[in-house]
Amino acid sequence: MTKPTESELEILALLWELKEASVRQIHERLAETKDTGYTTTLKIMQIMHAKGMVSRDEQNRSHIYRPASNQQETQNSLLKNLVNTAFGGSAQNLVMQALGQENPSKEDLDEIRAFLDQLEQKKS
Amino acid sequence: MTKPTESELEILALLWELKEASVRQIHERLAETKDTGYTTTLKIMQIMHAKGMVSRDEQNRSHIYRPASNQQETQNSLLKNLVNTAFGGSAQNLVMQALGQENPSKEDLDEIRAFLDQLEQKKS
DNA sequence: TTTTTAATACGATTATTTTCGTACTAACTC
DNA sequence: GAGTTAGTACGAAAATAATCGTATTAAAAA
Repeated sequence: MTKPTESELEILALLWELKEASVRQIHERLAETKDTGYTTTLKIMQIMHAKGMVSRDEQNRSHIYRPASNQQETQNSLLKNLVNTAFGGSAQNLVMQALGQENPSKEDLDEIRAFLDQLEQKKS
Repeated sequence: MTKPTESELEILALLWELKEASVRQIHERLAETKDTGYTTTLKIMQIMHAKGMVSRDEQNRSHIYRPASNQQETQNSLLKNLVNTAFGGSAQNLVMQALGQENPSKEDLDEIRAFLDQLEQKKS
């Protein structure tokens, strides 16, 4: 799977959230935070479709798009890329940095602890 | 600070690692994994210098470059960007994903636990 | 049925990033 | 000192990404 561009990723993330959407819906969400034209959004989604990044249902006049690639896999490959380019290959480094940044609540921390325990279980 | 491009980031990461380096040194490291010309590396480093992303010592014939921006700040802003575009704004989500991906050793896990404890300490 | 609206398609332009060739020159070698 | 080597500078081309205008058309409204 080819790495999505910045604009493609924004759209992909919305599709992950919405499960499926028309160009209009995506465009309206994008327009909330970004000043961009409708046909620009359309064009990018068409490109994504040509790349096989999204599928679409052309039954109706207004096409419905869905993410074609697995969300977790895509996120993982983006993470891996960031780890390699910006964190000297150390995922742990990235994790600590991300934790230090967000100022998590006690509940968040506990949830992560539980997750760590679970990981450790799985190892044995 | 403007977001480094992919190529710029590769170089920046090497500078973080090496603390300082000539174009030649950077280029040799890049060439290990990537087929690229010397003047291409040079040009990108010149652009980075023009942008204020790196400083350089021009005393000698071969200039010595150093990162000008803070490593952690840069990493944080890259992380924040990734969290927002690809992880629906949830840093915790990113953390879990990154942990699940790397299959960490018991030592790694303990280190992260210690770090979590430390974070919790600091909160009170 | 005519008009208006709202959608897709798509080429072309613009902006950005990457790559490279060439000119120039300081330092080193013979 | 002449020639060679190894650097920088820099413009321009190539590649990639983003934007937009216009044509076309299906569907809805009048």
